[in-house]
Amino acid sequence: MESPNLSGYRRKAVEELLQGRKSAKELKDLLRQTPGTGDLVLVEKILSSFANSIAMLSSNQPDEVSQNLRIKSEDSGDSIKSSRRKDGRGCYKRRRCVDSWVKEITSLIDDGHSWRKYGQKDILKAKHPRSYYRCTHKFDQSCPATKQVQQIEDNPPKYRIVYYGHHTCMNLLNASQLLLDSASTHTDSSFLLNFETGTATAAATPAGVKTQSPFSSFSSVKQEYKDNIPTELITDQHHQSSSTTTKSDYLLSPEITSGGIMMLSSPESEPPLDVFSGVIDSFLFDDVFASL
DNA sequence: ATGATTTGACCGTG
DNA sequence: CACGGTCAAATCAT
Repeated sequence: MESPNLSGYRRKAVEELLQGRKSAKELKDLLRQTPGTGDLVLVEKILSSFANSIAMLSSNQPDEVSQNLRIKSEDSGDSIKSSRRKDGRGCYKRRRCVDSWVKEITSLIDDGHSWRKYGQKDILKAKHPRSYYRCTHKFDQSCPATKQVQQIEDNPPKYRIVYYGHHTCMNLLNASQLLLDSASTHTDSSFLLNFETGTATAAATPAGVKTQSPFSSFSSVKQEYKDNIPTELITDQHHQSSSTTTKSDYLLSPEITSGGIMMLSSPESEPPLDVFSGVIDSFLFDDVFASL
């Protein structure tokens, strides 16, 4: 795939980070063996930071994802020209000048983020309405991420989810839980298993609500997913609607998993997950490193 | 009481 | 003007 070669300093940086990550892991193991001596969550956060950094340095091209499509990317941000409305309504942009990527899934799964529905529309020629979601932290953390969910097939049900923008919000609570969870199984579990486990705990679960399934926890998008049994993803198509994409955008964004790192071990598709660091285990990063 | 969802109106684009 | 994305008041859920 991508990244013909990273420049020397990046390679060095990754090398350095891998070293740090290794140490952090050792510390984690140590703490696990002697409970009460420290905060595992903290270590997981550290690991997460390492992983994020490594991933950012390692990820390159938007088009490293073979399945990338270009969303009818008309404009790149200037269609929102002139007439900005002054107050309240109408001040939104219709076209996104941000990255977008599509997933088609057979069941609505938790992607690890908390979403808030802000609209629903009947779409022309579509059997099912389209739901619009924005990140719960849109206002408190100015997180620009949004997504659209629409059922495109009946039976078996199939949903298309279009993600727009990258999460800039910190979901550390979820993250650490996720990491802890994956840590407990990380020795022998498969990549997928890790991933699912991580996703499972990514959102705060109201006690007693649809447990069992690793994907059972939905903090905010409840009705949307309530009676779906999480299964697998079918496709994952990335879009780059704008040339303004910057690598730094990948921090804590879902596509880093599906478009970047994830691709290393799973050319298929994976649900987006911002806090992938603890989920993607060492072998993955070793792969990354090996490809440098 | 607070936060999430629903739903019709509003608005920009084509 | 139709369409689709967003807003925000009303409503619902916790």
